[in-house]
Amino acid sequence: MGDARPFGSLIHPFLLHPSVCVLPAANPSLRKHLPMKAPIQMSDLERIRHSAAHVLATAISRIWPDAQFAAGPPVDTGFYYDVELSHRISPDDFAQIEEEMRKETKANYVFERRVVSRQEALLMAQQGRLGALGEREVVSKFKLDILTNIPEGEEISLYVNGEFTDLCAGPHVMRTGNIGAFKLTHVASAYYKGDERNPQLQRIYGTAFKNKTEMEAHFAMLEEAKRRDHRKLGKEMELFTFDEDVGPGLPLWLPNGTVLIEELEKLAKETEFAADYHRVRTPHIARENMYLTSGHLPYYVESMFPPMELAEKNADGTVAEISDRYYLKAMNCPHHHKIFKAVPRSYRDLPLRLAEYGTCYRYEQSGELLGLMRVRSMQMNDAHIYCTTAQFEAEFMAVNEMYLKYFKVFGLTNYLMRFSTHDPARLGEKFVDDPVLWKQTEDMVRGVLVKSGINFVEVPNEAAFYGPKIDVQVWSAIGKEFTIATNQVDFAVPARFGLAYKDRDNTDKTPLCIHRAPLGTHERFIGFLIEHYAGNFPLWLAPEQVRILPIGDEDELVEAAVALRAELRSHGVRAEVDASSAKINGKVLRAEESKVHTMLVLGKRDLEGGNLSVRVHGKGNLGAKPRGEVIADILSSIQERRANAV
RNA sequence: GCCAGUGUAGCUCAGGGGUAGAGCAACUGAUUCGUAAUCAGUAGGUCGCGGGUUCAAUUCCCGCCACUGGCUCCA
Repeated sequence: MGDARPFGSLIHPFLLHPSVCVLPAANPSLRKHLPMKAPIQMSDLERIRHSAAHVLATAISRIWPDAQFAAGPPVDTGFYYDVELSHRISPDDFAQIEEEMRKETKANYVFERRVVSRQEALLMAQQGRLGALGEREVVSKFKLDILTNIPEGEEISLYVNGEFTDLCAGPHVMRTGNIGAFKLTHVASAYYKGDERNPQLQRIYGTAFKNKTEMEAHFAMLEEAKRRDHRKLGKEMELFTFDEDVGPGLPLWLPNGTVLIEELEKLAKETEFAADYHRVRTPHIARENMYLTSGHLPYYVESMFPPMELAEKNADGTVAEISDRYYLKAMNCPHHHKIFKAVPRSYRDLPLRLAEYGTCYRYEQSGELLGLMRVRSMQMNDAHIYCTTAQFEAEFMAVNEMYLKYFKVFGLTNYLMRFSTHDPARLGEKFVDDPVLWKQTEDMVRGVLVKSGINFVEVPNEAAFYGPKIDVQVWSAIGKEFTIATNQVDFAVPARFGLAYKDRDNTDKTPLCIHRAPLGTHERFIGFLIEHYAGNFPLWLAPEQVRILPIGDEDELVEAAVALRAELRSHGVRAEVDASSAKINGKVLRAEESKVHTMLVLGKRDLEGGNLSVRVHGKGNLGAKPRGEVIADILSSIQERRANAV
């Protein structure tokens, strides 16, 4: 184990640093978007958590002295430490580990910082003394690896708490007793340095706070987040389901969920029609040859479902040869390119905007699937805009404005625009080798963002192979980050497809292409909306918009309820009648539970006065109002897609 | 795909080597109630699937499938 570089290439830049504790101070969620920077200070809470990670390592070392520690940084909701250990740590072990941790915090040791020479640190690693209670027979192998990657001339520091010594740049709290409250939460696994070629380590997660009150508030918040989880609400509200026989990652949309889909499509179609898009429809499959042209084969083949093979058969029924292969489409662009190509194009046709809610299939790895947020079949709010270089900026800008318009409709404010650019060092490898076009398009995109006054982060080396892109990042209820919308420049693939238009000077030119999906895919967007609204959709989106609750079941009342339902439905309102024998309290309860947006209570008193008693989900009884007024309010709220209806 | 955990009625969950139980929902009947649970009755499960150990498996063991938490990856 003397090899200084026992592991694969270094992937995560933060991990290159002497201590993974050193992170840029900012919203932790943004960190992954930032390039590595010099050490920046941690917030007080992060110091507490990072210190708790050391105390966790101390406790584990006491119980399992052969533990090999890798990295132990603070994260958004707490901290973790990666450890290699023959014992498989399970939640059953947490009580024992926490007990050891408590001894350390009670002892109130000082976190003592020691600057050492590179040579001294290397010697200690060889003696197994880093991330350990003392000298061991084994080398502190991960610490040694981290150490050897610290750039020459940089200060090397150790932190000592009690008997435990760790390689770390800090910072920490003054004493172990400053960690007011902590709790281990779960155990997971992670590859060393995030590289699947490296060994898998056990990642022990915990959280820590200044005091117990704050920690309890944190756990209460988590409970609240779980209530918003789209998987839970999706089941309760009968929006979608999965079935083993259909297959993992292949959602079945129930009637209530389909309402959401169709309302979104209506919104998209209206918006795109107004913006001069043309709608197209394309098949879900295509021949192998198209994906060879597009370059998806072989580069994207891992993410595609295996092909359907058509075979010539011998007389005895055995396969003579594969005569054709069809693939399920993983994206719509090639089909759209073919539509562009189907007709001779002139510069007068540009910009040409082709839109389709196209269904794509991607063979995501099984462990990556997550409710609606990560699926294998998805309906994408896709469009491809073919334009000239001169038209590009205006087109890209218009797409961006479309995003913002949508976000306003949904009251979406907590998002991050991520501008992904290329890495000049990887031209011709990861990125199309055309430095001039890269610079030109990236400048244009950056210009659009600056001009729009939108906050964004720029991330190099994240672009698509065919051009720069903007992704819109949002966070799910349980804190996971997702791309909800995307706007990409493509200056490479149109040429591969031989796309051309006749320019003013009678020469053939290749168009630029913008791939855009402001509403992402139905699956992810709706998954996100469910959590965003906690299932309490505005009236225009609500699967059941109105439920009429007659008080009692006398003929007169029931007839009035049925007539009201018919009238509402004639205006396209999704209205139902609760004709059950339950009492009015029970009917109200059930309607509230199923998150019906508007409840219209109809009793004798209302009937006589020509009124309806309005109750809105979550807002309680709003009192009796004239029947005509109530209906008009409902219709205009839907029509205007009001955020807070009635 | 990898590591770990979980899988009992439509839902939420008890139970446990001697072949299962509650609440809610469903169904039937009664009730005629003004804004978060009217009452009674009925029905509902090859305890994820397959194999093994055992006189006996839903319970123990193995394999598979699905889901959950992560890692890797992404709309």
